[in-house]
Amino acid sequence: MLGLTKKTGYGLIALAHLAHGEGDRLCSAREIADQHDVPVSLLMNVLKELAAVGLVKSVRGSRGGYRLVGEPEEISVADVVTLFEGPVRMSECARHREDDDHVACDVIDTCPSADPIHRVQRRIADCLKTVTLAELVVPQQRTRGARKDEKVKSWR
Amino acid sequence: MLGLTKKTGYGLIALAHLAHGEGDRLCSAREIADQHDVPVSLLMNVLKELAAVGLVKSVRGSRGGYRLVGEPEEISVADVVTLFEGPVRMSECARHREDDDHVACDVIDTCPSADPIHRVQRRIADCLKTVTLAELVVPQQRTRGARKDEKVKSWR
DNA sequence: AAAATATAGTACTTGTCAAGTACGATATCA
DNA sequence: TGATATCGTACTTGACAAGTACTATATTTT
Repeated sequence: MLGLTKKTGYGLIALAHLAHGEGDRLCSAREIADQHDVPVSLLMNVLKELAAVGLVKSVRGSRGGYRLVGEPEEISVADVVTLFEGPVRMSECARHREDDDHVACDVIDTCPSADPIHRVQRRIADCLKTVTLAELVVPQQRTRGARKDEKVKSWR
Repeated sequence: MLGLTKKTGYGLIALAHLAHGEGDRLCSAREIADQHDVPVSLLMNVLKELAAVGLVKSVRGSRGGYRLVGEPEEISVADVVTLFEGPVRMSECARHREDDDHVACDVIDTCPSADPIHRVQRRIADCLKTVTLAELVVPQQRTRGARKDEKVKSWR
């Protein structure tokens, strides 16, 4: 369901790995790739993009590598997805226009152009905005205990 | 962001159109295609799939067409998305296995295989399960008034 | 009965993009 | 100086989304 690209997957893996690391230790692309069994060269490209956008800081040269820039709690999954999937790739709405960093469609709720998919995508984007990187790397044991007994039974 | 296919879009459009119609009136593929400006032949394929799955009922012959089967409130967008996007198209988890109609990964919450994308996709699927067809075809004017003043400001 | 309309089934084409690879340049450390 | 690692860019290739086409079948209308 829902084709998130491998690039997005690798990006999340890399970020999660960096978020795991203590403090500001540097991790090389090769190190991350080896530990998670992903093609090195592709992960390099992904990290380049993450660096270009400012989500990670790169240090060149021997003993170089990457380091997370912000706090895991501040980085939303939506940022990563948007980076790799591109901001928009859907049937064009006649009335939509692009703004600085987001798609503005001020009539999104009343859009008469019969594009239900607009609303769905908006819904998904909203959902992803609420998921932070921290939630992806939180120690699984603790998460499990908390989640299993609470209201998240819909996660079956 | 997030490549939902056109097919899904057309499927939602068709379902929304049928949900709009009064009672159990039949709508032909051509009628729907004309009104929403989508390629006829493609919409036909989409409707065929919707019929094969049982979301709509088809009536052949002259004056034939399609009719919604269930109640719009009972049809979740996730059903439609799953139908057209396929159930899974993501990096394979070593431990996941397929069941009758869903992917079972009982260790999804504790999966150590560093696949954050699993959680994200699960999150999206959950989100889509909560959106019904009824919400996509609700009279826009009313929705707007209600939504604008309430808690949905995150829909910016 | 025949013509018209509409779905059923299936198979095909084509352009785009995800996925992965490659390589020379640059920067840093030992 | 050599080893390591990122940077930038460009290329290949296989898969699939998007759309088309055609034949068969069913129902209504004339």
